Amino acid sequence: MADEKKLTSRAEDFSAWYNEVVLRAELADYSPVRGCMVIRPDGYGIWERMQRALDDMFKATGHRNAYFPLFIPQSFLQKEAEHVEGFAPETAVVTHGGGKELEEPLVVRPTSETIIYAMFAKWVQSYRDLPLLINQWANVVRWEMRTRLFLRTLEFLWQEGHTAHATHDDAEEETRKILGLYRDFAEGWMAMPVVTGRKTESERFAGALRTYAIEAMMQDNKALQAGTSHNLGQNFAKAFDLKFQSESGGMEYAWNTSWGVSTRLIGGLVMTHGDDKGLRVPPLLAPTEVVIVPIWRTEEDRTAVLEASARICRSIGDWERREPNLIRMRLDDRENVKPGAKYYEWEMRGVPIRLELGPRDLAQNQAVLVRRDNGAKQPVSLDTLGEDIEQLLEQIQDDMLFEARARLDANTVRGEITYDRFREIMDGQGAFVFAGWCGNAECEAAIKDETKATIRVLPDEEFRSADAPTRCLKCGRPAADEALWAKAY
RNA sequence: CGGGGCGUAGCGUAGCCAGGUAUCGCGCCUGCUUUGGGAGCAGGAGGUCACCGGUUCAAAUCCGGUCGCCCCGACCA
Repeated sequence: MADEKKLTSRAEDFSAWYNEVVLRAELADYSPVRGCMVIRPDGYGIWERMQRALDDMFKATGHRNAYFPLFIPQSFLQKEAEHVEGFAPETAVVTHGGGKELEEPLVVRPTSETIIYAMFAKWVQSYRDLPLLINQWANVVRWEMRTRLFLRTLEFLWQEGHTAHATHDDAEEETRKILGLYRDFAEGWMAMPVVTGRKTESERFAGALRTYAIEAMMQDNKALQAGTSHNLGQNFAKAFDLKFQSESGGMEYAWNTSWGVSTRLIGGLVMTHGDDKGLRVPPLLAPTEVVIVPIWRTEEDRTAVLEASARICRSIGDWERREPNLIRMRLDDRENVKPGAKYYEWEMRGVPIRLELGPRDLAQNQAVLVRRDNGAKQPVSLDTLGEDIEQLLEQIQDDMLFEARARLDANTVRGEITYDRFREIMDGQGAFVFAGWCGNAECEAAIKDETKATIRVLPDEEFRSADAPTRCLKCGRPAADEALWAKAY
């Protein structure tokens, strides 16, 4: 009986474990439509927290939200040669409306560059209109062959930022600024350490000059591209005639950037922090930070414990946390469910702190706090409960990042490495391997063929090895750059 | 789209080779007793056995086809 309730262990079958956690923690469900996903309230609650945090960060850096249509005229997508080539194979196309065949098919947006820059062209006349800093929260559709809950679904929710600038340097600065913002979010809110850097030509966004990304390590040592930021150059400005009159009076094409993160982050969160008991959600993103499990034996105990629980919820708790200094707290007052069963259930759902309250505690004016991340228990006085919980939540947030970073470091390989050794690693448990690259796409492709590992990024300065690699991992010629290699989702 | 596996109650499954009343566990409902790590007893509800066709007195089971899902590849946030 107990066995049936146990999860598949992560070590045994990571994929099966991941699916089980997502489904049993009720984050999402399969929909009747192939490849689409239903995000349930528990999963959406995490997304809402992510949205709020990111939205605040975007606004603090001068961006504003707007909304553009779901449908894009097919011809729009075709105006940028590389863009259409990149996205045409995975678009869904509407050919009929109102019972009639449409004159021009409408593409369900796979991304909104085209429609947004078509509008930008109408809004920008002068350098005084720049920079134009817009963000959109939306759903997009990409007809992927193979899907996976949260990580790759036909439809997904995301945020896509689109900006226009007067100069290349301004656009580049924006692209880098957002990459840094994504990194801060991943590490500060998700407790998910990342490596930042530039994508190679083969992984560059279709239509971009340069693509930057944050890459996180999952618990099977595979990389997850968790966010991208593109310097689009003038490619789309030229395609959509997005021009402005400069200070000196001439007409110039604007410089664009686009950047996005999606509900994929929820998958990343699960694969970064989940354990064999289920989900672990970092406090800042947890829809419920504290769950109170009351314990009683007699009728008087029950009354007293429930009363005390309600009092705690009223004084320091707020389910929605409209008040920033109140704690998102839930009371699990279900009868006929024993405390032990409740423990397992909330552990599966990843609530960061469990507050146990029973007659023995009440007699001592205390409660027992149990951490989800490491299982540590500690009694705390009811008089200082609010402060103690706040402090513990911060501690958990920090510890989760620390733990994830330790795992990333432990599974990172640096220094001179033979190709045989590299293959051994990729055939085995995998790793983030920092190694030299000659800069040739042939070497990159050959390695992908032979090992399934790809260059995730050419890492930013901060992540480079102290001793720069001297030779290409594959061909042994002098290294033009240092690359981060890993198998990826 | 290639290779492999699987479709039986909300979930997980037995039965299929050797055709004959639909199996078990979890969950759900009712009642009583329980409640500091997955409660016990009693009673109960819930099924076009993925779909279509064929063979047969009789099909979850045999045969042909279709659809869907999962895993591994190719593609990708």
